[in-house]
Amino acid sequence: MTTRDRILDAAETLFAQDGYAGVSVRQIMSQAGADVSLAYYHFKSKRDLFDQVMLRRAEHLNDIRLEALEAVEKRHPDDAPTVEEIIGAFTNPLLNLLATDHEEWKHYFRLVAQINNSPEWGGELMTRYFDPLVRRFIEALRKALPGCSDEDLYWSYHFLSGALTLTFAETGRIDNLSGGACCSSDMASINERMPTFLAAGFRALAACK
Amino acid sequence: MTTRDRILDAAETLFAQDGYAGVSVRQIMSQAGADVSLAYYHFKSKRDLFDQVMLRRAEHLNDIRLEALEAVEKRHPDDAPTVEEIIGAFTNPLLNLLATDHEEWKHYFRLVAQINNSPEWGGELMTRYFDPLVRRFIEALRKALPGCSDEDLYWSYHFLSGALTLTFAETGRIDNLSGGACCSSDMASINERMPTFLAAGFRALAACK
DNA sequence: ACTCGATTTCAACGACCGTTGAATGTTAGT
DNA sequence: ACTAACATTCAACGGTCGTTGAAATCGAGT
Repeated sequence: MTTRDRILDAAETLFAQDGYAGVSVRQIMSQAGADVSLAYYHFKSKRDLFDQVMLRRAEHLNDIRLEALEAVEKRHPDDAPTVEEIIGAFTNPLLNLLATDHEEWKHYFRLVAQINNSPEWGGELMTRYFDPLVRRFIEALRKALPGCSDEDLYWSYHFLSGALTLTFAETGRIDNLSGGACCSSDMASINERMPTFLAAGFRALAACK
Repeated sequence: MTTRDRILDAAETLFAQDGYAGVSVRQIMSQAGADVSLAYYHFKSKRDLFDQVMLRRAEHLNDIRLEALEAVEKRHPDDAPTVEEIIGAFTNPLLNLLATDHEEWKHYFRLVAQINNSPEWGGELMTRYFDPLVRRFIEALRKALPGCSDEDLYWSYHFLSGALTLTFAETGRIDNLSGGACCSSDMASINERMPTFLAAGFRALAACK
């Protein structure tokens, strides 16, 4: 593995744990096993390193999510896919990544959860990295929910986004709250429940006029 | 207003904007208009100051949420309240606080959103500050959804928690995504939609056995 | 006027921060 | 062997960090 990648991995892990400001370049380079100044050889600045951490996986994620959506649409040449299928195309790629390369991706999802909920960065960064794909999904949902207003669609997606990012952040909160009955990293439990829960929400808002 | 309160206000605003590590004690005291060392006269440490910021409003919030839940239950002496009513008792107090004392509370909710989604603090801090009340709400929901399994209840609440904290964080994300059609701070729109969306999710999970 | 406790100011501590420039090592093409 | 581009090391810069101790100020009770 190249040095640049080791730096990105270390940065991803540490940023996910303590946030951008909570981690120093020295910590990152120490975990990456390289000299501090190498960070500034491979990246323009600490902020640039952070952006590259975000970018690296965002592109791949957008690709496989789009593939999943297109596959679902191809299975419905005449009618529209169901809301559950569309939401599944949005969440299943994450579940698969975590199931097969858990250590690789879990830190990234933790980071995204923090970004999404930060007033400083949530508005702009999420928009920059994910908006084109999200708009594509909302168009698919619009077809599956004919007559649903724009506002209802956007708010529904917003609720979905909050539920999704918190769930994949695996903070251990549900483990504590449930006294061990539920486990943050139990992807099967999430897969059984999240699309059902969220699709019902979309439908309820679309129906309530 | 006492100095201690001005420090807490400044800390709340700045922590909500840039996170715990993103703010220095000097910044806080500068915004509070007091000398740096006064922070250590009124609080044990930066971390203690942070804890007091969290505590100050958590207690009041728990109180009025419990009141709202008991009021709903009192309206149903024989049967159980509906899921919508219970979720309304959980969200309406927040909406009211934001509607009447917006500047006072919006920074706090931003802070809670970041804490909830942080792996470092989300698990423990949310548990410490909100768990007793949340358990009380879950018991009410259990009665409203007879036969619903524990796992479904906890996961449903987890999805609710994610949607709620992101929504009240007012990050501006939905403003960007919707091209201005929706507004983060439009409490009326949230009030119309959030309980409906979330209650439908709870019901869908409870029904799916 | 005096005291005593609560509050505030001032100056400083060592540690760590992001970043840089110059020197050094490495590797592939000629 | 020579070069040129790439990669890495070392030492340091000014600045900011959390925190502290001692001195000054204030206000209420005697």
